[in-house]
Amino acid sequence: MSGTHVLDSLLALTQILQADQERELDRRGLTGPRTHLLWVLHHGGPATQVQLSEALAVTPRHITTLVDALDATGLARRKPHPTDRRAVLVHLTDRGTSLMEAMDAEHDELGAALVDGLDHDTVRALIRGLDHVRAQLEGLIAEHERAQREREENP
Amino acid sequence: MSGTHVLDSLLALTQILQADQERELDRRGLTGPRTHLLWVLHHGGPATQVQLSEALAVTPRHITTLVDALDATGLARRKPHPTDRRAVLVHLTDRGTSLMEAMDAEHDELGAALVDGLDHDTVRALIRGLDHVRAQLEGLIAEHERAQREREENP
DNA sequence: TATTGTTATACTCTATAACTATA
DNA sequence: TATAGTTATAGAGTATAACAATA
Repeated sequence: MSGTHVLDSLLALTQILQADQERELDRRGLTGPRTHLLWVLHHGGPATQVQLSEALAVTPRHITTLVDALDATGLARRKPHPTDRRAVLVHLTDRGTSLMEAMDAEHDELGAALVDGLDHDTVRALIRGLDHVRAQLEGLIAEHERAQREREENP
Repeated sequence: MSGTHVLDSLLALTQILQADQERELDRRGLTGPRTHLLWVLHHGGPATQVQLSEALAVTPRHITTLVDALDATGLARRKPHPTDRRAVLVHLTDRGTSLMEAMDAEHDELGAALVDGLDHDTVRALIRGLDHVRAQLEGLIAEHERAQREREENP
């Protein structure tokens, strides 16, 4: 009973959170994947497109598209890789950097606002509960994957 | 500090949950929006395309595309509206119905598994925390929208 | 005149396959 | 021969605008 309640709360919250994030991105003319790429550059420094494709878990081909769009809007640029002439290094422009700084600050503000008014013990319990749920979920997924592999190996 | 921790836990959990859901849908040859549409039909009964476009918050045009795909895979069908000859009623086929029953059962199982091992008090605190976070978020959004309207009305 | 659904067009996310230039 | 990135093509989610049939 209450398990379903937790799951439904979580899903509802997820949906509201995402809708809000998307509105904020929209206001700035950004999309989720492009912002993710900017975030990776902001927190990891300049990177090749292959590195970005691993970080975002998408194909290198798609990174080309995303970087093209960010270049067109002046948030990121390509420059030649200093030692490998096949590769490029993608880096933030000044505008890209200050955008990411503003978004990081907003993220911290949002985090603080969400738990404002909750006593310390409830926050602790909330974090503990979320960690537990995550561990359970990861256990389930590992189990699914094991079952999947077995199904593939046997008739 | 711990507010950011809560937000980050929430976002990480969201991501894992979604990736898992998407894998399950993929296994069945479904996509998120199409499944959402099936879910609305399962829990609300046959509906016109305009009603579906309101329920999913997408354009009526896009509902045409989604229903076409579900019709092609035999999960939903159109039939004439009994009283309004402009409209159609979209309804689940038998296959669509049993698919949604199976997915509802899986959803309940997942909910139960997520809190398995947590004592009752922690589950209560978790639910209370999630409700609080959601209320805070909705308050923030309402405030943003108010500020937005003011910005639009004034120079 | 307003509403229901569809044709036409376009943008974005995403993938695979084939190709070029370099290692 | 393997790797970095791009051209070509395609499916899916999404939108707007224009239009037909019916209310």
